[in-house]
Amino acid sequence: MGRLKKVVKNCSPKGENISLPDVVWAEELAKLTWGLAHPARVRIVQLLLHRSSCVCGEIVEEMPLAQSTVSQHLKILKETGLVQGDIDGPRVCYCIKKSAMAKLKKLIAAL
Amino acid sequence: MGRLKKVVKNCSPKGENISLPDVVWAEELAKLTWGLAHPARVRIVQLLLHRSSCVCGEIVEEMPLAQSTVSQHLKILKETGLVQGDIDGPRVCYCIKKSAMAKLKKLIAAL
DNA sequence: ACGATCTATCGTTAATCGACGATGAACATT
DNA sequence: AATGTTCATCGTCGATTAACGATAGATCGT
Repeated sequence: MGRLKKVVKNCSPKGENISLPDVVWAEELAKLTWGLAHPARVRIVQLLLHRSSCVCGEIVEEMPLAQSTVSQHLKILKETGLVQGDIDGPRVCYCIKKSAMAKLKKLIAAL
Repeated sequence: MGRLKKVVKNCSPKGENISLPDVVWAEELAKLTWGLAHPARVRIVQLLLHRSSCVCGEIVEEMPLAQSTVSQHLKILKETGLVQGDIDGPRVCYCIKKSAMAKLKKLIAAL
């Protein structure tokens, strides 16, 4: 006996299903976490947090990767909004975008 | 000439470079965030957090994806350690692994 | 023992990622 | 104007992801 045909509701007390805002929220979090979903990108973010800012070349020197590869990762980090690159003469100075970091921390903490 | 061949140290006051533990740390964080780096997986995690546990079929019903696809995502979540699946008769009951969630939150917060 | 249900796995396909070298664009210095 | 730096982009390659349907394994109820 025991099992009543379809026991779907004994988990959620009030049948609250994931609503639209939650979907948007999920996509936002997925995008941000995806930005960190590679060791190289995590290390870049760490670097930028330790030093307050960094030219691309410095980042490249700290990583065992080709310059073009690092540039790719930086592009991804920019796309996710976690990082910002300001042109400074012939170089590009990267720094963390604190707002995005804050959002990431908030979304993770709210999990 | 102005530029001394290699100006690497003007950012970091004491030449502190990323050490080995940091690398391990980066890989751990990358692995965990990679688990959440897809909207479907974020939603699954949300579901498991709202309800305390969930059979696979319930998860499938909440998602616009085929059962096999959901199963794949669950496999990934298990591999990252974020989720745990306990066999309960013919079904599998999934739940969040709190330790992994805590570690994720800790690592993110420590950024 | 049989049939139904639930889940994982297999095989496939299209798309994306990660890495690299090579090239190109922008700027500083000479 | 010419050269050298610095960085982004292009093209390529192999590996991985994401999605699906179909199939197989396990378990429950009859």
